[in-house]
Amino acid sequence: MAFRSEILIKLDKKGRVLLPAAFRDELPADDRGAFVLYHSPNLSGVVNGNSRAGFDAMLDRLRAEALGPKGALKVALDDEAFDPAGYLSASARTIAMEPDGRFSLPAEFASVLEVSDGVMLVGKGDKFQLWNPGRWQARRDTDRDKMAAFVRGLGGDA
Amino acid sequence: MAFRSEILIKLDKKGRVLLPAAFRDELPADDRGAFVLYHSPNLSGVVNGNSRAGFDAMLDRLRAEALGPKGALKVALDDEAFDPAGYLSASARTIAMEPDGRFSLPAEFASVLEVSDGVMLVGKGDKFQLWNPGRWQARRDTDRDKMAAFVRGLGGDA
DNA sequence: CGGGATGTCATGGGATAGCATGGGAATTTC
DNA sequence: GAAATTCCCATGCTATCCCATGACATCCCG
Repeated sequence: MAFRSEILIKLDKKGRVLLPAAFRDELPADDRGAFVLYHSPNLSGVVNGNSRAGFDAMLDRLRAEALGPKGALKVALDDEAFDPAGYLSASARTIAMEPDGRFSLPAEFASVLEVSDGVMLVGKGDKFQLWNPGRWQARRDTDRDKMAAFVRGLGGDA
Repeated sequence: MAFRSEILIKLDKKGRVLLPAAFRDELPADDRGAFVLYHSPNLSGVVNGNSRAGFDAMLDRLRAEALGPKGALKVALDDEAFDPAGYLSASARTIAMEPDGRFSLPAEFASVLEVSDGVMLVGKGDKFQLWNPGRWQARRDTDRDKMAAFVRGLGGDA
C-alpha cells in the first residue's frame, strides 16, 4: 500500500472529483468504497487523504506517542487537555465514493484548497494529498532544489 | 466506528437538534434509535455524546482500570466510596431520536452549552462533543497552535 | 506484425434519493 | 386546558445512482 505519482483531476460543475485508479488500487481490498480526507495539521491549503485503516493506524501511533500506553483512559475522559488525535478526527471526514471512484468534494476542503476546476492528487507513500495545482507546482519546484541539496549532502563520499 | 468532522446544526425554536447522518452512521447497527449524552467531567460548557454501547464500554474500562477487579466489587457494595463511573452515569441521559434523526435537547444540556440557535457537533473519534459554536471556534484556534507545536516537537528534525 | 475488438479510465449529465430544516397536527404532561 | 413533546408531512438542496462518451491501452487472432 503505497500512494505514488501526481495526477491532475477535473473538478466538475457538480463538485465531484475522481480518485484515480492508481490510488483506488492502494486502498485495502476489504474497504474500497470509502476513504478519509483531513486538513493538514500544519500546512494550510493542503488536504491529506488516506484509507480508513491508514488514518486510524496513524491516530493510534499518535496517541501512543503523545500519551504512552496508559494515557488511553485519561484521554477518553479529559476534555480539557489537548488531544492531537481528537483534533485530527475533528478535521477529518469519511468520504464515500460512487462505484466508479468519484466523490463530491466537501465545501470545507474545496475552500481551503481554493480549487475551482482542477485538483492535483499527489502520492506521498503512506498517504496522499490534494493540492491547488498552481500551489503544487510552486511547492514542487522548491522541493526539487531541496532534494538535490539533500542528496548532495548525504555522506558516503567521506 | 469513529466519529469524525465538525458540523454546525440548527437548534430550532422547538428545541430540536439533528444528529447528522455522518454520526448516525457510526452508531451500532442494532441500536440506531438512541444514544447517550453526558456532561464533560472536567470541561464545563461541553457535552459529550456516544452510542449506548460506547458509553458503557467506557464505564467498564473506567471501573477496571481505575479501581481494579476488586475495586469493582467494592464499589458495587460500598456507597460511601467515590465511584467515578457512577458519577458519570448520573450526569448522563439516554436520548431517543425520531426516525429522521432529530431529538429534543434536554434543557440541562442546552443551558450549560448556552446555545440558542445552533450547536456545533464535533467528532473526537471514540466519542463526539456538543459545543457552543463560538466557544468551539476559540478552542479550535488554540488547538491548531498546539497541534503545530506538537508536530514541530516530534523528534526526527535532526 | 497489424488492425479490429475489448476493456478500463476519466469525464459529462439527467434522474432520483437522502439530508437538514420548517411547520402543522396530534398526543402527552401536569 | 395550556404548554410542551412527539408524529408526520413538506421543501430546497446536495449527493448519489445510473447511463453515456471519447481517449487510450491491451488483447487476440489471423
